[in-house]
Amino acid sequence: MITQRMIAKRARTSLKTVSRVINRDPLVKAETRARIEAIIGELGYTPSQVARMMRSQKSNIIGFISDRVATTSSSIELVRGAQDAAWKAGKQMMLFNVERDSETESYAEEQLAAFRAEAVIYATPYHQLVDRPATDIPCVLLNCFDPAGRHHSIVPDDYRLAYDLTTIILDRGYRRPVFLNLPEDIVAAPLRARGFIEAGAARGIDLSGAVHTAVVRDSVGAPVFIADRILPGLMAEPTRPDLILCGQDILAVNVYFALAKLGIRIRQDVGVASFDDLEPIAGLLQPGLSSLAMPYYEMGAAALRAAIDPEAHPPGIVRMLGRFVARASF
Amino acid sequence: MITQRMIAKRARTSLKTVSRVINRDPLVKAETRARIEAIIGELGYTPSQVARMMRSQKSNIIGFISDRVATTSSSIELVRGAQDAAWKAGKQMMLFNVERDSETESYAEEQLAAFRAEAVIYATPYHQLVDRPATDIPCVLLNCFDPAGRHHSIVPDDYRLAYDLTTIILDRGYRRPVFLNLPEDIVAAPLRARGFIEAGAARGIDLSGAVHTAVVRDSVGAPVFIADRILPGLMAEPTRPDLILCGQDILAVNVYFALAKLGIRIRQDVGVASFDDLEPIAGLLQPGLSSLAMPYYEMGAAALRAAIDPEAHPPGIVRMLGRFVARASF
DNA sequence: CCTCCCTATGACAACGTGAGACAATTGCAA
DNA sequence: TTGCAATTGTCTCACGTTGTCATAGGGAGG
Repeated sequence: MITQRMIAKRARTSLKTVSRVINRDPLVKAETRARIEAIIGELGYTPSQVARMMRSQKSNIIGFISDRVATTSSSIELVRGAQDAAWKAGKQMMLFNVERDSETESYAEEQLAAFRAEAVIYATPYHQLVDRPATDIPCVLLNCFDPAGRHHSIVPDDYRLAYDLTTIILDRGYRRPVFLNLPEDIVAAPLRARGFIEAGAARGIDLSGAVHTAVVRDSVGAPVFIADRILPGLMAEPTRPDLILCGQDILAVNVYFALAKLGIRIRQDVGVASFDDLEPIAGLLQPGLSSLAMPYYEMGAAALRAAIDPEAHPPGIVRMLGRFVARASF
Repeated sequence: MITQRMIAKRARTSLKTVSRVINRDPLVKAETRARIEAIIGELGYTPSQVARMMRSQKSNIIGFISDRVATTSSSIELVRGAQDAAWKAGKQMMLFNVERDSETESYAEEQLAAFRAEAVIYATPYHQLVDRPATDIPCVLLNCFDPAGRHHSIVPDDYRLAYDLTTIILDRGYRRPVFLNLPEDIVAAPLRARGFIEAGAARGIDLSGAVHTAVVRDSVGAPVFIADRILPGLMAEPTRPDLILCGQDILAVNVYFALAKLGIRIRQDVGVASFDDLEPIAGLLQPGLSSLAMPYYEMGAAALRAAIDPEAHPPGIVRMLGRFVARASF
């Protein structure tokens, strides 16, 4: 491997001068600089990051521990946002895919400690509570939060998300929306229900009876969508809903099929709206699903910025807003 | 940060003895070892990986440059497979999401050079040709290959994938399958078409006229699914197809909607099969889509093993087989 | 008691980089 | 010529770890 020493030898100059060139010391004569830079280019030399870390006592590494995030398509944007922000900040992100509380998690922690990571971002695939002990290395929670409020935490503002989406729906003239919500034990579910109901109240519409749980769990905890069990009854009522708001896009898929079975046309007969804007599903459905995109990319970027500068980002929860993607389903 | 020196000072022993304890050198007296280990635990010391890299002149780092792979749900498994294999091999994977030929790519190359990565895996989101110059650092191509055959390359065996899936289809009694293929400029397309046709020929069925291109590109190169334009004609023929084989699951979604519009029931009236087994789409469609899963996880793992041990993995192409996931669509 | 060997421990150097202190050399102007 | 600034070089240390070699202590055998 090429070292500064070899460059110096070739340029018949001292080690120090090479070091000066590489570190942009203005004292070096332009001519010398050019000669050394030519040799650097010729030999394809790159300063050893490892030696630099050693010398500077700074790793420039930010750990990203993802609880299955990187393999869950809906939240992969968290990783992208963080990585792009890391690039801009000149940091190197070290990514670990982890199963919570498994040996993969402790392995990730050990590696990050061994690399002297400057901070860790801990991300979950959906908004939830985690109990992470305070460690010596600063930690940012992403898409999750800590009961004791020990860490800086970035989550979607589920209340506002639901409030805003419901407002859009009502502003388009829908008057009898129902909300097919996620399981109640999901943090987002009650927050969204409240946003949905309060947005209705702000428009003088009582939606307190219009929230239904449409996702349950099977014996092993996997989600089961039961819109096709709920909808036949709902849609048979005399004052049947004019819009179905789904807790997530993949539930909306279930709704699409359930409505098709009932012979009810989406948009003409009933609107459908949703949360997630999951690629590529939302765009593939026919009609295209109008959905509220979760701010995952921005959340990831914000988490990285917080990880870099913990002083400016004290413990506490930051809630972020989404972006409505209009397609054709309402 | 805690160092061995501090441990040594506290234990009133030499630096080297601490090092021996940490590296499980049996020469150390049990008593001394216990004392030092107690202090290590007390101070929460972890050896600096950076210093070890420095000293050993080995980075143990494998680069993974992904051309949008990590953000494409279909191929994220490539990353997972590689990362799990890296873990088993005691290597650290360094992941870069890149846009081909952009500054993000050169940044990734620079970083990997600076970290003295031992090898690089270059991955693409679908089977394609790439022209990567030979570099000083060993390179494994994942889901892509090199025209000059300079690198070890791991790709899906698209010919066999199609051959095997078609054989399954014919063995279930279908006799008039059509293949709605990907665009012809996709490497996989002609390979699969050949596998489809030859599997038919092996069963005495002429499928040479049953291949249609059902994905085209719009003005900016984005894929457009035209199954809904092709199917009405095809399904109106007197000897209409009894099964539709789709080039990918998201095309199958398009097929599902097109068939629904025509009032044709899947499975009862016509079977549907596909490639990808894309989570969560394949399982969400109703009926569930029977699909041939691409061997992405295994490919990623194989790429990492090849990257670790280039001697045993000379330049050349390794083709891998998939796994059929039976659901209810045929 | 001396030598030899074995066990346990220690001293030191080196990996590649960067920085400080300061000396030496060059070039140019007064 | 001297004076001064610009440029380059020498030397030293530091970062944390580990391989090489050296040394101290103790027991056994002569």
